[in-house]
Amino acid sequence: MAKQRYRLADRKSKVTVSDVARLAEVSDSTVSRIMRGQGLVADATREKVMAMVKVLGYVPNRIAGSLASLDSRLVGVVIPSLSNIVFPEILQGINAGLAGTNRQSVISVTDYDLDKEEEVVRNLLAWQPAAVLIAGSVHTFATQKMLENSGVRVIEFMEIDHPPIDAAVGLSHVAAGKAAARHLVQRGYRRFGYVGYGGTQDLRARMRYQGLCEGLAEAGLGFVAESVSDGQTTVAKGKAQTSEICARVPDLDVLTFSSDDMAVGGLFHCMSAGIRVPEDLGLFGFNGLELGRALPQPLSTVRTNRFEIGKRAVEEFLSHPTRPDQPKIIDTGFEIFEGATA
Amino acid sequence: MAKQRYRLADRKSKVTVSDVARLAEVSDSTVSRIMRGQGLVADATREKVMAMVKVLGYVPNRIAGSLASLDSRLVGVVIPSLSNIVFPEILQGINAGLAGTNRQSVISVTDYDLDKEEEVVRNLLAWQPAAVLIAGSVHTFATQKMLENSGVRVIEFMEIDHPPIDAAVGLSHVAAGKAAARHLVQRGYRRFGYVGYGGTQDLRARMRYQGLCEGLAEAGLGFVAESVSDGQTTVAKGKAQTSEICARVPDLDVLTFSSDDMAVGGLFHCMSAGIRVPEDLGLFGFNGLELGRALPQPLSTVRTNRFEIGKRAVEEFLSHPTRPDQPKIIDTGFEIFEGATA
DNA sequence: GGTTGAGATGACAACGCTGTCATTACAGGT
DNA sequence: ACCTGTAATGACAGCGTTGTCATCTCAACC
Repeated sequence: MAKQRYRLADRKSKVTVSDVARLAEVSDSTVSRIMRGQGLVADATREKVMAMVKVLGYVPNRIAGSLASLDSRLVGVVIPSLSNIVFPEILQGINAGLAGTNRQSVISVTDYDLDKEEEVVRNLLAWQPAAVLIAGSVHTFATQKMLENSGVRVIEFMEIDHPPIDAAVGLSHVAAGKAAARHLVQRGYRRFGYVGYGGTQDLRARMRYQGLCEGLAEAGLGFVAESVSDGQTTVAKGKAQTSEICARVPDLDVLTFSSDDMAVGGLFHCMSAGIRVPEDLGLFGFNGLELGRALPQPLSTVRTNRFEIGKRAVEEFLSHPTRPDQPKIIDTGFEIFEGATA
Repeated sequence: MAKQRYRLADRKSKVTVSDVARLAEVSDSTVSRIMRGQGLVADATREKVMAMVKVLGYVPNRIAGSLASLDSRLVGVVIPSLSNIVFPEILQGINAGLAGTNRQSVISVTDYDLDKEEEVVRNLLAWQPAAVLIAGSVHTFATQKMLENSGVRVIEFMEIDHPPIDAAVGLSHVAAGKAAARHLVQRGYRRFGYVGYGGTQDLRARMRYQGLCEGLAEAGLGFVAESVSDGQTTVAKGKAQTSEICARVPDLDVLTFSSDDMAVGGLFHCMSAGIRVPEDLGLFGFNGLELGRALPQPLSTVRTNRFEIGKRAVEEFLSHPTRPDQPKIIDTGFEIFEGATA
């Protein structure tokens, strides 16, 4: 009686290349060649093998394949959040860019936590991805080191305000904030209020805030009042905070919001409270979400192109699978959208 | 001179267990035991090895690990879309359920295309996931077969109107539609209009429509007018279609929308057009999105719990890693939310 | 002093596939 | 008949881990 040594028992009757090969009376190599569609194979052989593949319901094991070929075909994607609609939009761009290639994205979420990001990056790298697309350019030292040492392409997306490890795709949030401030100053606004995110997590929101401040400072201005909160940005929060700041400082000209969601909430408050927009109070958002355009009065905001950012990030990797000599910056820009609220 | 046969050249100086083992003067086995934190290891050895891990920047290769242990620790997730906010919400629930386990989700998007779903599922299964969480219960025959034969747990989420392969987590969309219709009939509405999705892709929207029809039929009623469109549901579309249906059939009592986004668009149209809601026209959505609650007047709708659906789907898998004898149905329910629009 | 057993560690095949090289078959040219 | 070249296929090591079993050490016990 054969002594059943080692782990053969585990194989829960999975079908392997060898099974197909045996049934089709060819070698493993031939089946492998056929399955990945490269190398010379006679048509007759191919048909015979494919028939057996159908019969057995064979699905190649990409884990084994990746190990053998030293190519996982995986693209790691690291984003801070799924609840902020901008990230799913970027993911769509990434998926669009990846469509038709044989590469697969693996998405990880950090909840805006740099320590979690570190853990997530470590786990991702363990899967030997061909590239890592990661939101933002601020990471822990360890994360930075891991990404550098991984040797794979690291495309940082969303912002280009910091020097990238390898490449960055996005826009300058500081510049966007400054442009918004200039625009509003030019339209005659003088008493500015800020409603938005005030935590330490969303660094891009902070950079926009910084840009706004710089822009106002150019005109010798600054925020008269601010209402900030933590956690995720929602319409409800925008509404509540607008209500609060209006009660506290009734004579503001205009409110700038850290995001469109917040600004929409602000508009809802004004509607409820009978505040005329923009006559009594101007409202200005950030992002250019679909929602803002469909409002009874289109939201004035800064448009960014999230889909394009994702797509361009992928394209950069696909066109240059190895690291460039010089860090590369791809500016997808932004655009002041003159809606009807400011 | 050594004849450099085979693929050793490829190894772009990756650090492996053996490298760590050599430097720490222990065997590969010991390093492996330490890295995955199981098995007996002396503290001194552990420290020595971990020091070398740090020095070399060793990151275990999960591809090799998965192959050797026949466990990928991957959970495949298949969703139709990222642009519809409900799916990112479900993903959040899934991530929450997976947090703290050593499992990783791999997300694939089908664009509401059953053929693409088939391809996507094939690719997913190639990664030997421990489970597949897939939106909806309607698949191609081949997809169905692949999932069945995979032997892994298959949790279908969102809907429980069809008999599941293995388990289903969600709500009955037919029942939800019917409940909504009854509710509105009871509130005195008689001349119903439907605004929403009319394509063949989003089957759940169709089931809700069917439920609405059944509910109306009970009262001897039916839709007086309908305005349907294809593609993704957006606020802008809801606005445009509401405008259209109101112009075409001015004497409707109430509009039911296939989703909250659409309904919000409808409300925006009414605001712009001076139609009083709900006095002149009632509006009723579906989903209970955050957006609807923050409106100047809260949207009347059917609340579903997307986060919970995702979380429960994961929990079902985690608590029962192997298939149940009987297909299992987990009803997360729904709730009529009496807002201020109908 | 010898036995026992738990604690540590090591050796090595196996996981399922792919890259490389070797081999075979055979048409075409001389 | 012999060589050449190309198409088609096969053999097999190697990818970097992990599971299993074997081995070794040494304190505790009789």
